[in-house]
Amino acid sequence: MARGSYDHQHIEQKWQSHWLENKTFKSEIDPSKPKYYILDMFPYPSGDGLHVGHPEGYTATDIVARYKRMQGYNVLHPMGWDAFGLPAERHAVRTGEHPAGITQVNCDTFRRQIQSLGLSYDWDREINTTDPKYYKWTQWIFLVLFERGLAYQAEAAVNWCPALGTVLANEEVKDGKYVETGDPVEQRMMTQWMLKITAYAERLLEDLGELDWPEGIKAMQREWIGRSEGAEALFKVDGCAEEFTVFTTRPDTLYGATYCVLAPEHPLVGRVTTEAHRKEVKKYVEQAKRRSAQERVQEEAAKTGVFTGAYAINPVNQERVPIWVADYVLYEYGYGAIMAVPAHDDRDYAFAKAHNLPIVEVVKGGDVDKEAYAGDGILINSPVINGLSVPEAKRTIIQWLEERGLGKGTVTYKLRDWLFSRQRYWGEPFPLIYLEDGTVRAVPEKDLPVALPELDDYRPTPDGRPPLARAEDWVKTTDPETGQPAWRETNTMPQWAGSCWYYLRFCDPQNDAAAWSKEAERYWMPVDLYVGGAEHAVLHLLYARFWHKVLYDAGYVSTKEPFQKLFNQGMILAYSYRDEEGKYYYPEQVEQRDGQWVVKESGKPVQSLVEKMSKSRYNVVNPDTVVKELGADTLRLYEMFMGPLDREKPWSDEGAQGVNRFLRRVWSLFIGNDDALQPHIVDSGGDDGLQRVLHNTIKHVTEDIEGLHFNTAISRLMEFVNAAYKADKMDKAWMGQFVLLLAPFAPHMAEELWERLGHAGTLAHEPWPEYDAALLEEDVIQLPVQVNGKLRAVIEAPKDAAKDAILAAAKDDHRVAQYIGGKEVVKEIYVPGKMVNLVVK
RNA sequence: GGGCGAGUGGCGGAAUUGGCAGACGCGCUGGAUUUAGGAUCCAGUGUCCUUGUGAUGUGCGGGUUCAAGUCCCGCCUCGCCCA
Repeated sequence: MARGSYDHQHIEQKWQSHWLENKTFKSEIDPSKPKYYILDMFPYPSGDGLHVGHPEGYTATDIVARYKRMQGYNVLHPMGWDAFGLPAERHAVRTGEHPAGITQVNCDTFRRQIQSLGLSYDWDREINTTDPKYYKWTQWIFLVLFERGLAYQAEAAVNWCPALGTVLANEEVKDGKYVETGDPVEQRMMTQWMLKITAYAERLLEDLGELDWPEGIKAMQREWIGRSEGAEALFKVDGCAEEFTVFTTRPDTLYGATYCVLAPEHPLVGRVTTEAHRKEVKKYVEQAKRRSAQERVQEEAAKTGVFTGAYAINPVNQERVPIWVADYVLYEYGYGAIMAVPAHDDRDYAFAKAHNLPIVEVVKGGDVDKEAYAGDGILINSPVINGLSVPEAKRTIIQWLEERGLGKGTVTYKLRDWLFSRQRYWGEPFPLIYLEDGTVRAVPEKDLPVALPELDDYRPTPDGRPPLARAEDWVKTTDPETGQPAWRETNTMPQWAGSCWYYLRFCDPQNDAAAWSKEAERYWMPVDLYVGGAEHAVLHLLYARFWHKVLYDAGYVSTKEPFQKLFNQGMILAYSYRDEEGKYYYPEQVEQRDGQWVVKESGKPVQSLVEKMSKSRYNVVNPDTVVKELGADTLRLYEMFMGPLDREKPWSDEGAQGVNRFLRRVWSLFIGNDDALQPHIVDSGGDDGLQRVLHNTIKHVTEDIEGLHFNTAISRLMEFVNAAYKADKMDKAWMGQFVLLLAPFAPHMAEELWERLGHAGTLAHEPWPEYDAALLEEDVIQLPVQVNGKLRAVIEAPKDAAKDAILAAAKDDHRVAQYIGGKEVVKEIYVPGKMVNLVVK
């Protein structure tokens, strides 16, 4: 390393040690200062270590944290580990080692890697969800839910994943597969712990309104909650005492109901089916069990179903309509029974066509010979509501039903209760015991945590019980109240549990007497800015909001919502190279020849793609390598410079080099070959032009950080450096201001330069530069002149010249004169300070 | 099918309320320097042509306006979510 050149390794180690040793970023409650809580979605510390996607969000929050600190805020910026989870458990099953071991190793790796990026976390607040001191309070919150009647056991059709040997939440299953691994999932009836999130459906929906979140994420949550207004109507079964309730969003179409459908699981199926149809119905019900809910409601799926032989009475017109069993009706949704209106519902239409059921039009506007019509229109064939529009008809018929006790207006939600137990080892044990008579008792708070028992083997028991059942001594216990024999719950909580409240623990992470103190919660909450991937749009964010609202109701937190502002960073992708056979090549194995990518050795053409990073695509970029070769400042700066934070963008090694070149240019601007401050940095008397550029830079960098537009903020810093290279002399004070602007983005270099400018200690708490508006503008401005909307000249004019003077000067310009010569100027437009347009004829 | 978002040079991307399209960076070209360059510095770089005081240009086709990447109408393509 040549004397005086930019030695990123030395500088970065020096300042990272300085920050750690001096606890530069330690934050404590200080009522005299405004607080700012900025949080990253904490990672699952996987064995692969950090990938370049992690530093993207972390750098963004770090920039804001450092910026806010310089603005005088008391910043809470913590990091921790969401460390329960399947990979560690699989490792334990394979090796017989306790998962805590590998978890510890992985956390250490993550911490080392994160610290190597120079992120300004308060490491005294580090937490780990697998630490008994942490999960003690996860269990405590579960008991809050339990005691408020929000946790219950139910025999439910659950998503069973045979490959994992556990059940999954609805949210974790898509298209019949586990979203993480793609393993198939099947339906099974099991007794499980459920959390009554549906009790909060309305509030989870309503309170979205006040949040500063991306509209897309709010829309996804609204859709997931799936509120629908409609009515329930009572159908009597013809010829017997049975009756059933249907839910419909279209009570206005009751007169068009030509048949009813019961879900295969509906208890009435067995009771109403006639002898003649019993065999067929039974067979169908068996079949339906094997199809997942997702398969059953697919629009393209064949509309299967069988007739029960029974008829129902339509409550509005007393007509007999056949009762069918079909699996496109789900038992879990509504009442598991529908009235079918083929004329005005696509699925009912397809079913009616397939099974030759009548179609009766009751809303005008479509052509029911061709397809169902779901739009608005005038009601027909419906004596009570004829002539009304759809919304009017809905109101009227609901009132009509209510008056006669045949139904009522009602609201349903798509949201289901949250399946909360998993048949795994590496999760929080439930703080519950069962007595001999089946009574469920909460473990008293003083006995928490219920710690995970040691096991020799982490697999489920041979008879299919969860791994915890192997710890017989642990399972067998006594009821602390009565001394009776008791048995512990052997399911564990899902991974979501720990992440549902970690943001609260960060407020008061060492507290042994409570999950958090009221004082800490009141001072730090809510989270002012929460940054993470959009993949958590519904799951984590909905679960955490739910728990938070329960804690609010119980008086443990003071805000209705946990995360005031949310931002989703986009994924970092990478170029990959694939030949016709689908074989991938490393970037260094290929090159471009005449615009075509080929394998260097063989000349075989390959396709250049932009894809997610993965080992199998040979396109993974390792942050450790980048930090070692180019430095953490380069990695941070490049990830922020690539493009808007919320967008997907491809990694490019050349782009990273370019940013590194910029940093080296910054360095040489300050430090000469003699390793001393450059002589062009003077105590006073710098070039005025550069001062103006500086104030422009301050203005724009400040605005861009506020808007999280880091890519343009960095381009502004680059513009300043380009301008500085053209200047002869630069004031030391200005250069200090520039260093402060650079600090949130490239903190190591900024600290080093700050020190070399003669300041002692860290710049972390130096006041953020402010610009002088008077210095921003030049006295003489460049003014574009258009003729008929086309640019013809650029003239110079005093900044505050009068309109007449400007127009005269514009017309005077010889290039402009050529275009207006001999023509009549019909309109003259002057946008002050911006441009001139002369319209000629 | 419905909802949301996006489409700008060879590439990543800039462009308040409509007001100089292409900031900044990569790549490329030329030059300087160097034993060397995959280092550094300087200059150039949307496209086209007859190289000009030129024409044209932000997915496609219309429209509004003195002026449209930006606003309106109709399409096309891609991404995500829901069905």
